[in-house]
Amino acid sequence: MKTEKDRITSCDCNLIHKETVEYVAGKMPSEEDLYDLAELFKVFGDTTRIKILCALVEAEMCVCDIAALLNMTQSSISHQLRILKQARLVRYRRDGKVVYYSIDDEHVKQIFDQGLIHLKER
Amino acid sequence: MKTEKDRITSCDCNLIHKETVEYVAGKMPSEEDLYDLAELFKVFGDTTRIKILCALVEAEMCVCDIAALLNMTQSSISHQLRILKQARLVRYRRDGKVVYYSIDDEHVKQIFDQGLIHLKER
DNA sequence: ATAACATATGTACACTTGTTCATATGTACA
DNA sequence: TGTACATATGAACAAGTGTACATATGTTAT
Repeated sequence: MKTEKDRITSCDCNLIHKETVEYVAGKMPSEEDLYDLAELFKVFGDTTRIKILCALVEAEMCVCDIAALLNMTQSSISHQLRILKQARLVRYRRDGKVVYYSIDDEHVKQIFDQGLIHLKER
Repeated sequence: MKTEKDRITSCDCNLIHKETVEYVAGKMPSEEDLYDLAELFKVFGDTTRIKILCALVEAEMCVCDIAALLNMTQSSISHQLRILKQARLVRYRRDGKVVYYSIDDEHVKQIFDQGLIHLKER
């Protein structure tokens, strides 16, 4: 006869608040949503990308502008813009040789502001 | 006589929207804030930590509960809780042998919700 | 067509990170 | 004091990541 404890294999502890675990298990977002959420925050979790996004919140800019602003290689900025593009956080438009990037999501600023509020409250 | 272009050394492009760059430079948050913000999102940028936080939003839980819920090692959960603790995202209280963790910041849920909204809008 | 220039991309490398295993710490109870 | 148990931590390793260099692509103008 199998008990609940038998089924939960990877916890080597004996004390489990079974009801709490089951309650929370029922409340959790889907595995896919949790994965996607982590992927999104992973994109935010780099200083260069944060800077790029903060800059684009203020103005539309070309790759060269951003590289100059952040004092970084055109190549690295371009690589990071690719990641931001894939995450649908920025969009671009081409004007001759120049490619202009801008923010593609109004929530970016709100998410950043919430993050800054957390930091300010120590 | 030095020009603006001379001072910006790491951009090998010739076209720079000087005014835009200077305007945005004046609007950017401090280097420290940007760094801290990236560090915060780096903490969110892992599936295990996201899951732990989502779980703790629902209920206070002990390490063992979380390990059972996520079907993971007690050790790895403990390591991740340490990171969350350092980021002031969770707090803990000891009751005998058991250590109970809970959310230490009301903004966590709001930040997650904003993230999920971004994902839902494709 | 060719040169000049803005941007994109492939590759390589140093560095970071999450997990596991082994073990230490801390608490309760006999 | 000794045992059992919940949690914390150190070390090691595989896997992932950001940057720079070299080069390709795409656009304009001569």
